[in-house]
Amino acid sequence: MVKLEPLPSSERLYIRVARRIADLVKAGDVKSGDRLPSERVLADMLQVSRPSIREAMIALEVSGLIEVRTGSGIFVTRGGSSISTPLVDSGIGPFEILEMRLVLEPEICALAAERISDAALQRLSELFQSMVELNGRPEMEAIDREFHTLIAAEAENTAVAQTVEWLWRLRVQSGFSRGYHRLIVEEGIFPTLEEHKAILDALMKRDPEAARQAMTSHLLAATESAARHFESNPA
Amino acid sequence: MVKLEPLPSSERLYIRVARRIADLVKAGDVKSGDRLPSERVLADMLQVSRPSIREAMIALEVSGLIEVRTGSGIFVTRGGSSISTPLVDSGIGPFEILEMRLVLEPEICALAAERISDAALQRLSELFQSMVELNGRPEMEAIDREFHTLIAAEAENTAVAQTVEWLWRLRVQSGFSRGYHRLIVEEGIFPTLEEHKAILDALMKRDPEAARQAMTSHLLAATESAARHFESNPA
DNA sequence: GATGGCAAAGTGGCCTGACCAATTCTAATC
DNA sequence: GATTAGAATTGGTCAGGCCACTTTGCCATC
Repeated sequence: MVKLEPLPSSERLYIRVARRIADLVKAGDVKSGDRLPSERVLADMLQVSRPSIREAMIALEVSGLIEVRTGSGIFVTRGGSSISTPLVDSGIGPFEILEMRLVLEPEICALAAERISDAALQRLSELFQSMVELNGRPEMEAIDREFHTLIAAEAENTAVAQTVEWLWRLRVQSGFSRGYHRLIVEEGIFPTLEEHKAILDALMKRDPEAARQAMTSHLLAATESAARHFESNPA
Repeated sequence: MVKLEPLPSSERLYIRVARRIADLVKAGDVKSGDRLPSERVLADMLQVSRPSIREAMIALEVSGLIEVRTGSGIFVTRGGSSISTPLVDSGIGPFEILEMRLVLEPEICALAAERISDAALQRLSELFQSMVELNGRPEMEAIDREFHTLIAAEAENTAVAQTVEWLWRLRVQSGFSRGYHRLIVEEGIFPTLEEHKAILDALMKRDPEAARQAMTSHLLAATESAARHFESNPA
């Protein structure tokens, strides 16, 4: 019984269109943050109907490659492609995310200690300063996020970096943040200033082992803190 | 300057539709493998136009929740939702994938050693048997894949499991497989029978430390093997 | 009665053309 | 020069239509 692929003759149109657009981005013809031609123009250029263009755009949007702004245009997402976070509730909870981060980020941090650039170290210092200043305010979460994703990026492994970003998106999306904000605001918990400092120091010394340990401590503390919180505020 | 979310009422229509459909699936009203009502019927039921239904379907398709069969209908994907691997070439290479697996899978394997079910152990044994029988044939890759993803699933952490599956999809998608098959076929390298055996044994003993080490050795060996291969066959 | 082929019904694939709502641009006005 | 009202642009959605593919079931054939 032979089994041969039936010659990919006519893949669905929206997929072919999406690929063409994606190629444009990859080839650098349109850069991150750029605006694409309007749907009508694209339809004309590719000789397909507008609905087909729209379908392709939706596919690319779900894939995280582009971003649609009503009335304004379609833009290439800053940061490029990544693991897409589907519409569907992933069913991934806060503790699963933390458990995964606990395996992933210490090693990433150790890798980053060896590979990190001076510019990135500089940026991390600034972020830490912002943390000190904002201490306890909800804006901290965004800073925290950039802190961790930047470290992941400096590990110079795209797969790793994208996964860390994906985890943060899941976290934000999955109701964790609301609870977390309450934790910060109501209980006045100042999460992890010293812990972040320890991570930063280890990276500056380019000491992988210290970086690994600092990150581990940080995430363990975060896990405990989250546990305490969800105890008193059952989801 | 207040900044308040503009009342989420008018999210884009296709997203609301997609969520409704996704809820149907999650609620179990339609089960895995079932056929959804036709686009025209859905449009009528939800009181939206068919293009909107189509857009929602494409979003769900890209998200991996449904599967569209031309002329036949729309079916709920067996195996449910996961991180989708989009149309876009991720640009993630084989060594990045291996590096990440090296970070992730040993810990996963250790977790799995404590949490794995008897049924899963049984299945792993069968898979190993298949490996022994198929030794050296290209079909092994599929077996290998199920072996690793099953272990990840038994770690009982959805985020982790989805990431491992995502990594395999990336691997298959990114031209690694072709080279890998050549490696198997031409060079007659029988990858990792003993290594898989060691992993299996450790899991059966439910020994986390041994499991971690076995997985580490396995992935280190795989990395070396891949390195040798790409040396002689520069991509 | 079983088998094979063919036509009709159902389904997704794609298109045309239109109107609405949000955004952005432009030009007149102060 | 800054403000502002209106026009142009852009995405959002709808309606209805035609085509190609699958499935189904009837019917002629063996």
